[in-house]
Amino acid sequence: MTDHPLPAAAAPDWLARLNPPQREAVLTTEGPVLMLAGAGTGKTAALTHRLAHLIRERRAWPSEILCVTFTNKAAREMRARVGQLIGDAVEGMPWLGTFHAICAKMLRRHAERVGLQSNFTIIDTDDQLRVLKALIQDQGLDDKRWPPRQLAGLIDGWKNRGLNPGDLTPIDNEAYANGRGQQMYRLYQDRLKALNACDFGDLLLHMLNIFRSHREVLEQYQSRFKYMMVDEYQDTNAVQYLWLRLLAQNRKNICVVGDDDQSIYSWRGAEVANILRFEKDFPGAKVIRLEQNYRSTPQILAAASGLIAANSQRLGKTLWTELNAGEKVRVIGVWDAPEEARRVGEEIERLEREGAPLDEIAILVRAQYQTREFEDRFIQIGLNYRIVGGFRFYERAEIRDALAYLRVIAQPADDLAFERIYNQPKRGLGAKALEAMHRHARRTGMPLAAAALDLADSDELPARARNTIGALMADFLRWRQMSESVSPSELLRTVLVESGYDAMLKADRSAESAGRADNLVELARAMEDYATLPDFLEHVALVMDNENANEGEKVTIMTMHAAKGLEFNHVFLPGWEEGVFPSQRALDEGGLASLEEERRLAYVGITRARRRCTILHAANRRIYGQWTSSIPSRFIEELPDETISVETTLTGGASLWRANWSESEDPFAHVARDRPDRSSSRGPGWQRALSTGYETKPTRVTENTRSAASFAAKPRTDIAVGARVFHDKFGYGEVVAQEGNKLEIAFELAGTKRVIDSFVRLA
DNA sequence: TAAGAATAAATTTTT
DNA sequence: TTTATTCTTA
Repeated sequence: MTDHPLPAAAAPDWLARLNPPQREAVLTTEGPVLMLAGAGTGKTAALTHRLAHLIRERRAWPSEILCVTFTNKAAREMRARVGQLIGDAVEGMPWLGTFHAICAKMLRRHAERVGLQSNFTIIDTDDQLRVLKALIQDQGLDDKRWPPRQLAGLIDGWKNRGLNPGDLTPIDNEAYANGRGQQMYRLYQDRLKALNACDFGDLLLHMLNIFRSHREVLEQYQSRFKYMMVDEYQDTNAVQYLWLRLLAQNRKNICVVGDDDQSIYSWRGAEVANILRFEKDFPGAKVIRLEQNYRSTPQILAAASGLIAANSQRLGKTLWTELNAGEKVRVIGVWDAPEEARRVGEEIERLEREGAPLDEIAILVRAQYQTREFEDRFIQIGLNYRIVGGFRFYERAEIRDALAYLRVIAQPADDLAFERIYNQPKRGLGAKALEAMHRHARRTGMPLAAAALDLADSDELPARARNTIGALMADFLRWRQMSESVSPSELLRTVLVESGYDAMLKADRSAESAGRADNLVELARAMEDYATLPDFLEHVALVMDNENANEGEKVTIMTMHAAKGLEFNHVFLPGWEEGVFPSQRALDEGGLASLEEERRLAYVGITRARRRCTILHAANRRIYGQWTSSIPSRFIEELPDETISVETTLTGGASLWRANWSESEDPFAHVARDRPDRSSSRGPGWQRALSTGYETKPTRVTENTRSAASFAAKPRTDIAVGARVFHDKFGYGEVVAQEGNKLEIAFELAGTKRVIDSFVRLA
């Protein structure tokens, strides 16, 4: 019992619905608590009730509780379930969210402490790679030998560990381009700062840096958060851990929930060690084990428990259930992958006949490539399926293009966004134009869009390109003005039409273009919930995911990683073969630690099943076009005998190797796919005469909209009329007029041209 | 500049 | 095998 026992009469009946350990977790509000919650033990119920309890008992206002999750989905679910318990008070929980969303919110308030403005852009992986690639090339490194991806991975890893460029060890430094790791990391951070941007890792790292160097900021949050809760604690990485520890230092009212057996994200920086050493970090921590499983049959639980027992380094739990009926876990061996898909299809059809809803059936694979076999088969037999994962909505090219337009409107300094769409749709601007813009931008230190504006009014580029740029910049100025009076979604619709993007999609007859147009309509619809453009952009960067309308019943196909936290009546686990699962790469690269993580993944897979779990393995499989034969996964042998039933579709044990080919159908059945031909589409003639008012008019700098013109570079003072200068393209000449940063020069060979001062040097 | 051809690479995924 | 990216050529 706590020091504040509940008056019996007031004990709401929802507390009575919890089992004793759950109730203990809810009522132990003071001091550190480690909730070890096995799969299917009602962890979310305990967590949400605890939150509701804190608020009901007036131990804290909703705004004084920090509640962190890993995914937006988890945050949403938590909010909804707490809402069911305490009603609208949950609306006032500003600090319930993902690590990243919470840090972004904090960082907007303290951005200047790390050299950013509060309207900084949050860039995603795609932008990150483009920045890195440019940096690598700038440094004269070969981006084949030292791929941007690799550097991105390293930098992410360092950020996950809470390391700033100055904190790298010589070993870290050696990891890239013969000891240039630190240099590249530093350059990247500088570049981001110049772009007024940060990546996902920075959200955490910047806040950690601020907490460390600005005591008053830290104290402000320490005193605000009376209680802290962390979901999926086994998935926290070092920065998250350090961040949490700083915040919890004072009051120590921190409750973490997790399951060391479900730690499957170490490759992303998660450190199981965080959960293993919680009791040391917070002496006196109360450890509460949730072990009663409400999800699965005893056979499924026993199989999973038997398997995971092969791991060392566990805190240990004993899952039990009150259910007593159930079937053994089935293990089925088949000849090859197509047969595996066929077999699963048949099983699903049988389940369907028995009345099982397709929504309650899932196929969980180790790797995305395994999904295709099932997809092919299910198309053939006309079974409804849905593949979860793969491209997220906001990662689609057309969505990113649309967002890039909006980003340039909201933030003229967003070079990354500008670079993405300056020639999308095609308007005849290519590498040459981009190079000129970059050159000018770099020399003057202004954003690309501003450089473009300058170039439009000079002879640096051919008239055609110049006019195009001018028209585009005029469009942006107009849209920017419009953005102040029109709703974000309305603005998007206008931009899509006026930029020619819509027309480009319409002209494209390929199979995908219709879907793309639909996606954009969907994007505009999603925007209707947002009053301002910056609001929407923040949402997109951190929160947006595609909860696609699941119309109709469908079988779900997804990776085991993606399935964590979900449950289904019937689960199929195909591809349990050495090399596939456990994956060869994990075995090669990570040794025993990786093998154990693979085993935890297997544990996660099995424990998704409520009623029936079917494991399959094929003797032959085509991987990257190569036929490979393989032996059953070691994980199959680790399943306790009494929990499984084994069968093979090939008659007679050893016949696995003597099976005749006729038994399998044509393995070369192929699905003809028309390759979408990218029919060329000229951008429609949106080019407008550029009225002279646009380009040089100094625009007032308002908080939300700073026009590109406001970045106009200062004119050079070392050049005056009469000066003899040299221009890379036009050669020597004499300055005949000077207007701002534009020069009129009589060239000796090229005649009189208008050029920008940053392109010439004194001769 | 832009489309087709050759070439290289290829887990797991959130934010 | 498929996919993405770079290279070549009209």
